[in-house]
Amino acid sequence: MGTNQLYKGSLATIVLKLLEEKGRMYGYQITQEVKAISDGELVITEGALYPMLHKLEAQGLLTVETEMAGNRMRKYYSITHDGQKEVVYRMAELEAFIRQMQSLLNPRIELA
Amino acid sequence: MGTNQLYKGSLATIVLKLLEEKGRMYGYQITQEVKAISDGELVITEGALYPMLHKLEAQGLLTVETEMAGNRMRKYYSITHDGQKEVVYRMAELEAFIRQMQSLLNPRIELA
DNA sequence: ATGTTTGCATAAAATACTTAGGTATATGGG
DNA sequence: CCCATATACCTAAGTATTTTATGCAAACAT
Repeated sequence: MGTNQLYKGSLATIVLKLLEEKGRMYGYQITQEVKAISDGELVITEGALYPMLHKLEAQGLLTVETEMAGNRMRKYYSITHDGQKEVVYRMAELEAFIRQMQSLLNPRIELA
Repeated sequence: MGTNQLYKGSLATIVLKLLEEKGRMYGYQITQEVKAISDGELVITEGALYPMLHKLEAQGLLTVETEMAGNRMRKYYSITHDGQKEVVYRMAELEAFIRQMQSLLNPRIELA
């Protein structure tokens, strides 16, 4: 994901939220969509993505449907009910993270 | 650092920026300061902090001065010139990260 | 005296990701 | 026809970062 260390830990959040919005996506599509939205800045490698999809499925946050597009396999992932609850939690975490980083790094108040 | 995955990758940024602001701090002081600023939400473990301080020093971003407080050792870290350049870079990265996450996760525009 | 806080440190394990492969189909250019 | 590129899945070894679990020692409060 580029050279920016900060993206570490954000992959599951990105995948879950994207699937919540788009309803249904397959792995390769996720990599392309993220690249497009970020103007090529955020590149999700397949070596990170596929294991993450399998993990989220194992955790019951995603479900899979395998379909054939012509002669090629596609595995469409959808978010489950548990996954939707997880999205709410993850988004709250993201907001908390951003707030904490801002208060840490743009300190307005001097402490005693 | 709590249960929030998103803090992964942010430790160096936090340490560098804090030292840029405060001028001079020792390790234990950094852990307490961060805990205080974040109302106990962000706890930096010593097992993560000390290796990171050593690494940043080895990279020439920090310098150390060992002093005795009574009979106890304290190792005060300060930011170097290279460290200050790194802070500028890291803060730009943080802003880029936040912007990307917002455009990814609060999408206003539908893509083709 | 004993437990907690201060203050340093390292080492093993877990976690997350990168890098580097592997397989196979589809497609466009030369 | 051939070959590079794109599509589409996958795993395994290596690297980086952090957690967890220790260890040592001085200071301080009960």
